[in-house]
Amino acid sequence: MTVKERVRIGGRSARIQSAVHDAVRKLGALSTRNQITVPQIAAEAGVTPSTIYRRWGDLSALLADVAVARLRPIADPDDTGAVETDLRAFIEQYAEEMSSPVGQALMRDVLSALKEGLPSACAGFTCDHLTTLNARAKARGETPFDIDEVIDHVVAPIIYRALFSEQIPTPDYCNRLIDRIYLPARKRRTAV
Amino acid sequence: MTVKERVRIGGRSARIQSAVHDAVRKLGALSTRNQITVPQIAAEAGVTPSTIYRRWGDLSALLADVAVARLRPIADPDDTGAVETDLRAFIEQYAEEMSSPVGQALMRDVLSALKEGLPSACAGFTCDHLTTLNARAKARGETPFDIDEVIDHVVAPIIYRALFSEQIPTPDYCNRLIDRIYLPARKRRTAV
DNA sequence: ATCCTTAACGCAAAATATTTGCATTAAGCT
DNA sequence: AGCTTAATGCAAATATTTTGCGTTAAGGAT
Repeated sequence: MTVKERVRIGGRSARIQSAVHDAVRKLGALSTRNQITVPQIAAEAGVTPSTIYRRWGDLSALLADVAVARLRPIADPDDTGAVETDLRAFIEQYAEEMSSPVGQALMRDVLSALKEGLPSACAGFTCDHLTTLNARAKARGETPFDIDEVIDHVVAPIIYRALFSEQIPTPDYCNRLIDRIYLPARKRRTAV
Repeated sequence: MTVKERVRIGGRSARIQSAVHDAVRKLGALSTRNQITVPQIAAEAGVTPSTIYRRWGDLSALLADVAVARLRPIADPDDTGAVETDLRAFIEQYAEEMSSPVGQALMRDVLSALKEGLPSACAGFTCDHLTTLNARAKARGETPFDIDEVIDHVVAPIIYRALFSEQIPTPDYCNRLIDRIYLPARKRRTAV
């Protein structure tokens, strides 16, 4: 009587999950973000609506589940050879993704769900990437940056602008944000 | 044949809008943020559901409308006599409001709506308050702060944490964020 | 003050979406 | 291979959203 796995992972269950996710992505791509319904998704995925309701609860929970899966990183950020350029390259790509219409919609889907923990999971993805960059830095003998500082003063402004204003952050803007992380240290070092 | 006002403002229309808003606030307060429906709101407000659908479109649009109305400032921030303390007092209260369960729910309601412009309107409220503080500063002969800098490095981190992490920003944390606005200028002045 | 136009509403039927009971399928384990 | 039961399909029941149409009442004009 093992009480280990109480949820089914393989076979049909996984096939349905994949089909439903694919259907959401396909329907979300066209039909510019309006009027997507559970019966529509079910038909596209070749599944009964009741299956979706039982597994995900409601539309917003399903959209959030798909959004988190799409926001989950599939690869480590590029290795440019040095921490600072690693960080600049990562942030530039991150800002572009999150400010795009798709990225904005994914964030809204995650935030709209009543499920607790999904938004913090997404923040965790970003934190993981920054930790990876720092691990590389340490392996190279470089001094790592302060992750919380980058989140507060580089990531947060980018996300705030993406969510609450219409303007997209330019690469130049991103670099100015990162300057605030690196320039003070340099000034202090050269001044003292 | 005047084409001035094409939307009705007074009388019954206003009464219904008020009753519906009140119903949303009342139902939103209890029933901890789950399972609130349009028919429920209609019954509480003493209106037909079809009225709500025709006026607001769907539930998320109604919730967003109510949320923006609640986020709209009703009074100017407190006047403490000096810009820096004005800013610290305002930010502390702002952080507390936005990080509270109610504040988080209001932000999610605004972001969840498909209506364009509502999130930027809310960002505008914050900007207006900061502009008010700066106007006071100028009237006093003080040097105003950089509004964009405060939004990027004080407001944005607070909102990012409220939305994407579970931790609430302490007053101490808020003050450290504001220190980054004021301390560099002081150091530069005293150093050079 | 009264009339006119029409935006906004109420009502009820229709269309659509969601929930639920029950039979069936197939994972995961022994 | 057999057993247990989570997960699904189907269809009925329930709830919701949409829509047509008659009625009410703002806002303006006479």
